[in-house]
Amino acid sequence: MRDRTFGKRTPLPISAVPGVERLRDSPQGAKSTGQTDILRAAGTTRVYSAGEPLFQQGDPCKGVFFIESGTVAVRIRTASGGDVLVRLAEAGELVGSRALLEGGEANHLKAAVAINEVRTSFVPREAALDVLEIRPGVILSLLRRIAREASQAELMRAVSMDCSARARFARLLISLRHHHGWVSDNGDLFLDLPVSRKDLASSIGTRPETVSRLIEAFEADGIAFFKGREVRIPDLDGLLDEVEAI
Amino acid sequence: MRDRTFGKRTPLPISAVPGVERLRDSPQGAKSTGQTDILRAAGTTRVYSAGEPLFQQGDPCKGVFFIESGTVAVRIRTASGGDVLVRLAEAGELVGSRALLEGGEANHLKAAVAINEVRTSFVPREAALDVLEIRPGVILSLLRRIAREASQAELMRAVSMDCSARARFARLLISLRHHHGWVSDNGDLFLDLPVSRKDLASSIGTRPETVSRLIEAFEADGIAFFKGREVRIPDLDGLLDEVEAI
DNA sequence: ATGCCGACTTGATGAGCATCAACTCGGGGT
DNA sequence: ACCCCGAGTTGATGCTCATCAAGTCGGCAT
Repeated sequence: MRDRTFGKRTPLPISAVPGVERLRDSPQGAKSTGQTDILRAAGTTRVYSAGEPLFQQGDPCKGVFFIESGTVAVRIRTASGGDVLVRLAEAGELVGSRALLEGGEANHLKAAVAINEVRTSFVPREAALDVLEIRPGVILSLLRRIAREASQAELMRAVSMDCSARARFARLLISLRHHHGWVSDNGDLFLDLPVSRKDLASSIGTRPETVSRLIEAFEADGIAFFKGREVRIPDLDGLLDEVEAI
Repeated sequence: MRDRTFGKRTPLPISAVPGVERLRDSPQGAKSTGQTDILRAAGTTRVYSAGEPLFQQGDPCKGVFFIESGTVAVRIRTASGGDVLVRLAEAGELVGSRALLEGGEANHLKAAVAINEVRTSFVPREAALDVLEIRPGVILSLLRRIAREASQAELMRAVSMDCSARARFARLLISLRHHHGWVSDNGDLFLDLPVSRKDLASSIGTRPETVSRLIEAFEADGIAFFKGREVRIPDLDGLLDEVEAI
């Protein structure tokens, strides 16, 4: 990291922000308090296969999805025809919570698509509101969860805008390790990238060509090695150095 | 806008996202449903003078602030010593709510400082939770509010990362018009910038020098004219063109 | 006034990355 | 086997913006 002529900007910021990393990476829903389980229980299970949409941008919001297993890509379509990957929703997380909140007949601002086989519990809007009215504990738990996401998004925005594409890419890889990574026998960290380079690029606000070059650079620096969608990371600390701040 | 050789990137994105602009600009709290008024009523009023902090980064979260009048800057301190302006909280909005909800003894991730004379209603953590337990309606209203912010922050992140500093600056100016703008007799829009150029810069993820140059460019293009912290905008549509998408 | 200090501006330089274009690679279908 | 098409890569070019540096301006205290 020190042999590069990389950092022109100030080293980069947002220290003393405990929790950003943890917020993003902890499988929060998985160990949910049990309160939201009451809500989840009011739903019906459905399994989506890879590529199948849970809903499209513009669809009316009919309810909220709990992801039981699998990964869901949340995207937004741009004016120029491109897609921006807004986030990857993992097992335990919520998708479409907007349905509960914007009264009446709201439409989805984003599309949600299953990336692999995804099992969801779908709770219709009315059913969810019924539960929420009866059980203040549930709604408080839900509030905490959404508040956490809000806080995270706000921080991510500040952090992301103020650091290089290389640092953002490193951060992305790190954030994927919990749900898409494993450790090999000899201690190397492996990732199985859930999405295309184009998606990787859009999710960090850059272009596929740049991602290619970042990959090239990471390999040249011995930080990470890519073969298709598989990534080998011999030393996680090397990547953490790239981020330079949490 | 068409005589510039400005846009190298794709025109810019995130169309078909009704509401982003409205979310940011509507004085949501001002016309609050009345539900949250119940919560606000449980608080004690306090007036802060310009520059006075409501709380500092790292302080324990003791409660939530309703802003009755005035403007509060929410900042985060970076590793390199700089401050990033995360948002401006206006009359009717909430400050410190998220920290309140992260269970137990959380500390503030951000600092909140009064920019001008600010009147707040402070609701201690315990009192707030008491109210929330008794009144599901209040908490639902709170949930809506916070979820809206979350959705906004998520979109803002995606949008911001994918557009130029010039577009981000234009967007910032536009977003300031509701709480810091007025229309003169001859129809010009005027803004009174609430913060320094350094803050303007950090809030859009750029540097003060760049803000200076953007100002220069806007003046050269006849889009906006700056004198100190006062801005005159002869034609709002000119600015809206700069954003190229909401 | 005068001096001082921070906020702001202006200039020069080059790094980072978007863009356009051409290419290679890999998988699926006929 | 072949073609085909999209995904990914590589290369050349130059725009945007960060950085360093040297100013100017304005407010405030002495």
